[in-house]
Amino acid sequence: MDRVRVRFAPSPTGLPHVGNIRTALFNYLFARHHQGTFVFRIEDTDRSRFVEGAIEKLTSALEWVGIEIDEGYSAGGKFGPYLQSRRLDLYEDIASQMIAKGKAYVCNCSVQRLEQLRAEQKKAKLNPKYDGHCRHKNIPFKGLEQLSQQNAVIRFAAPQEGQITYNDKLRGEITFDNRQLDDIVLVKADGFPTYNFANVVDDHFMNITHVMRGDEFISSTPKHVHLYNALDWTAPEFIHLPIILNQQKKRLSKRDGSVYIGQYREMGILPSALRNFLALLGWSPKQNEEIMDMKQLIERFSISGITIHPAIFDLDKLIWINSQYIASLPGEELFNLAEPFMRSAGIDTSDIDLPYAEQAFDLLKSRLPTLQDAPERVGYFFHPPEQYEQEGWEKRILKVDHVQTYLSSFIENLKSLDCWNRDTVESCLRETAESLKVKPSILIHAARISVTGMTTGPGLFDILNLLGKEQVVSRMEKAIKKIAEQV
RNA sequence: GACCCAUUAGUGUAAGUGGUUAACACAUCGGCCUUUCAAGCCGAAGAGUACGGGUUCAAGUCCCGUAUGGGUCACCA
Repeated sequence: MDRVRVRFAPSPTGLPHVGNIRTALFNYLFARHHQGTFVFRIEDTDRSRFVEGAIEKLTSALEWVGIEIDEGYSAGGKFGPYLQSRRLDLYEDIASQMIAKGKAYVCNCSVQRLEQLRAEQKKAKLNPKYDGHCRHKNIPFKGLEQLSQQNAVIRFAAPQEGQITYNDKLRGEITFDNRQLDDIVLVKADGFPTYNFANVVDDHFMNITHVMRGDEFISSTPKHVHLYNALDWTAPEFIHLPIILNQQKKRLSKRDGSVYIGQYREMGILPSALRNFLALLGWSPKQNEEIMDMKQLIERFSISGITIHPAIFDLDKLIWINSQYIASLPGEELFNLAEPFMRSAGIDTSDIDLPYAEQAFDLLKSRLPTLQDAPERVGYFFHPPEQYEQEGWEKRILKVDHVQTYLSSFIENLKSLDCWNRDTVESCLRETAESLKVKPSILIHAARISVTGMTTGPGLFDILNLLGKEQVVSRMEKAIKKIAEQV
C-alpha cells in the first residue's frame, strides 16, 4: 500500500457537528495507525452557504478533541492551497481539458427549463435526470469567468450505457446502472466547481489514498469513479461511514439537545471522553475494552472494525465514559478543568489554596458525571451551605430528638482537639456518640447535612478533615441556630 | 417513484473464509463494602439473531422475497 494519505474536507457552512468530528477522527486514527498523513481541506465552493468564522470553529474543534493537522489549511503543505476557493485555476484547467476531449460540455439550459424537465419526468414517474439537451451543441467554453455571462454551466458527459461498479472497502462491490446516473454539473454558473468535481480533482492532486466519508455519499461515488476514469486517474479507496442517529433512530438534529461539539464542552464533557465516545460511534475494537486514550485508539483502529449499520448516539454512554475519565484524573488537573464551571456558577475560586482544591476534587471525582456538576457537588468545600436539602434536614435533624445537644457536644469535643486529622475527628465523633448513648450514624448524618447542606457525598471524616476545625465548628453552630428558629 | 445501503437482549456493539448451549459494555435488579451517595468487586435477569422461504450434514453468517429504517436522485456538500 502507498503511504496512507487521508483528508477531512468539511464545508464551512456552520458549527462543527458530532458527525463531522467523528469523520475527522476516523480519518485521523486511520492515518496515524499507518503512519500516514492527515490532510485538512476546506471545501468552500458554495459561496451562498459560507458562514463567517466557521473555519476557525472547525479548526478549534479538531484541536480540542486532540486531532493534529499534519497538512492542510492552517498547517500548510506542498499540495496547497487547501482552500478550494483558491484553486479555481486548477479546476478551470481540468474542465477545459475535459471539454477538449469531449468528456464535458458547456450547458446553458435555464434553471426554469431544468425545473420543468424534472417536473415532467416526475409526472411520468421517470427518474429526474438531465436530458442531455446541450450535450452536442458544442457551446464554446470561454473560461470560468465567462460562465455567468453565458448563464452556463459545465456538465460531465457521463457514460450512458452499461454499469459501473466500485469497491466499497466495507460493503464490497456496489453496482449502479449508468442509466441511473446523470450528466452532473462540474462547474456552476458562478465559476465555482461543484463538490462532485472539486473533490475528485483535489483528492487526485493531493494524492489521497483513502476517502473516508459519510455514507450519504454512497450513491454519488459512482459519479466520482466515472470522473476518475474519464481523466485517466486512479481512484482512491472508498470507505463510507455509517450515519449517526439518535435513540429514536432518527437523524441527529438540534432537537436532540446537543449536536455541536461546542455544546459538549459547555456541558462539561472532557475532550478525551468525547473523543473516546466518538471513536466508538461506528467502530468497535477487537478487544472488549472500551476506555481508550488516543494512543490506544490509534493502535487499535482498523477499517475492519467499522460498522455498516447506523450508529446510535447514546448520551448515557457518553456520560458514563466521561465519569470514567473524570475519576481517573488527578485532583489538580480536575480542578483546573472545573474552575471555569465553578466561576460561572458564581463560586469565587481566585484565592483558593491549590492543594486544598486538589484534595476536594480528589474526594469528589468518583461522583462527578460531568464538569458541569462540579459547582453543585463540590461547592460546600468553597463556601458554607446557603441552604439545607429539605428532606434530609427534616429526616436527619428535625426528627432527631435532642439533636441540638448532640451537635453541641460534638462541637465542644472537636474544639478541644489538639490534632486535627481524619482519624482524630473520627474517634472524636465516635466517642461523643458513645458518651451520648446514640448510634454514631445519628451524629454522622446530622453533622453531614449541617456542614455540607447535603445528604450525600464523600465520607464525612474526609470532609471534616479537609474543611478544618474553624469551618466545621462555625457551620455546625450556624445549623444549631437554624434549628433553634424552627423548633 | 427509481436506485443504493442497513436490520443481533431495553440500548450500543462482538461473533476472521457458514461449524459447540450467540459474547462484551451501558442501563436494570441483587449482594459485598460502608455513616450517606457514588466508585469498586461479585452475581442475576434479559435476544435465538426483523419476518417468510430456500441452499447445506450445518446459517446472524450464503440466496430470494416481504416489512421497517436510512441515504441519493441540486448550478448543497
